[in-house]
Amino acid sequence: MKSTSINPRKSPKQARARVTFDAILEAATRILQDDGLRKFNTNRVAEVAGVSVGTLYQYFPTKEAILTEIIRQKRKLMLDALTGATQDMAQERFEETLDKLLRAAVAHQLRWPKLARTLEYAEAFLPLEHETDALKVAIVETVAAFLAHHQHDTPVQTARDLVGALRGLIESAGLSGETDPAAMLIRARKLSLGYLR
Amino acid sequence: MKSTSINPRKSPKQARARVTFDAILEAATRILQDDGLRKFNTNRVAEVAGVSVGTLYQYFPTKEAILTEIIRQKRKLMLDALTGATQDMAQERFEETLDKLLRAAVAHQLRWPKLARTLEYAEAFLPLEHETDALKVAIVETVAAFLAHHQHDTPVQTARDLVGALRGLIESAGLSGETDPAAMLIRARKLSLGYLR
DNA sequence: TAGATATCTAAGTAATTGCTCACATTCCTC
DNA sequence: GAGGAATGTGAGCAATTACTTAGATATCTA
Repeated sequence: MKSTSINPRKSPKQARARVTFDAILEAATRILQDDGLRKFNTNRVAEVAGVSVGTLYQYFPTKEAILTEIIRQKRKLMLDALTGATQDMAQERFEETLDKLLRAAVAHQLRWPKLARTLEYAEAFLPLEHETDALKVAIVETVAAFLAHHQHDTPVQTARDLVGALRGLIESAGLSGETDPAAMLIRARKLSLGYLR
Repeated sequence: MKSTSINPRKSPKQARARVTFDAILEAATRILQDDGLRKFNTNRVAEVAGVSVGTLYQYFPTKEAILTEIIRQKRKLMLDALTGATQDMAQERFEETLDKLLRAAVAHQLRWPKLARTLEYAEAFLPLEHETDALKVAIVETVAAFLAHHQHDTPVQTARDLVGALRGLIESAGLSGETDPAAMLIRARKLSLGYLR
């Protein structure tokens, strides 16, 4: 991987380095979750991670590189889940595959709504044309491919609409304290089927 | 109005003071819209507004007070529009009132999606229990009252779901470059009627 | 017009923050 | 266990930023 201003500076080779690398990401994640971008600074991340700032800068050339890596990991998880959900769509009924997609979306968005919101906002102000952007596009395209497979007329726009509306739905429920994925799934299904009818 | 750390410090009495006050809010709004919270600082706001920092601090005791005032104004506009949309609901068909609500929502969310997103994120990290919070609740309750009037079972939760999903829909469309309110209204209607069916 | 009041200026301060660097410690290899 | 490579430390610098204040200017009122 090319080392630019937002890509990791070097990859850990020894086991203890891997531990350090992960500790930094974990600390950063917790700060973003609890306090948002305002209190997210490299001195604090290093302190919470239990390492020195110097160590932090061995792995991440800038503060934004930490953010980018966290977003990249989360988006990757989501994309993989959606890809997995649609892999058997040729042999399944429409509602069956949709349910898998919705389960994945709910699972990823409902648990840490504050973190999810912070990352989405942060992403908007990160340097463009990078992997996180490509992942975001891939997510919409996975849904669009599913819609197209079922003869939908305008798969891309509809996929973007659906992804956006579902994000809004799950986020607002999550932020107002809801935690039950089953209850959320029912309403996500209602919203999706209603829009797609 | 009580002067706390987030309420305006004093109100302008002369005409030129009113001009200054508005210029500060306008400059702050433009910065938030173009560059987000990261570059939103009092020195820059004063510079863009064409006044000195000292002047800025005569009207706003803290940086957060500027943010709060902007959010308060925007939310107030939205709430008034929604209240206006539902005022004749007793004499109207369900779809008629809903359309008025959706028109208001689209008008307020589609024009400056970047600003809207920034304000929403900022609000989450502002001191709670304040007027902006009350306005947010009032917005959901206005929609809930409309749903209840038409015999909906769970008006509050459904209103929150709808408001969240619509925000997500309009925001994602706006951020990806769409600007046509008519096109947006059609999809917002589809989403709402689908969910409420 | 004089004094009082309202408004405005901008240099300056203390705190925060992104990041570097000179050096110390640990680990791997032979 | 010697030497080099990998990893870790933390004081500290330069830049940014929220906010103060001493004083200048403009407006109002009697």
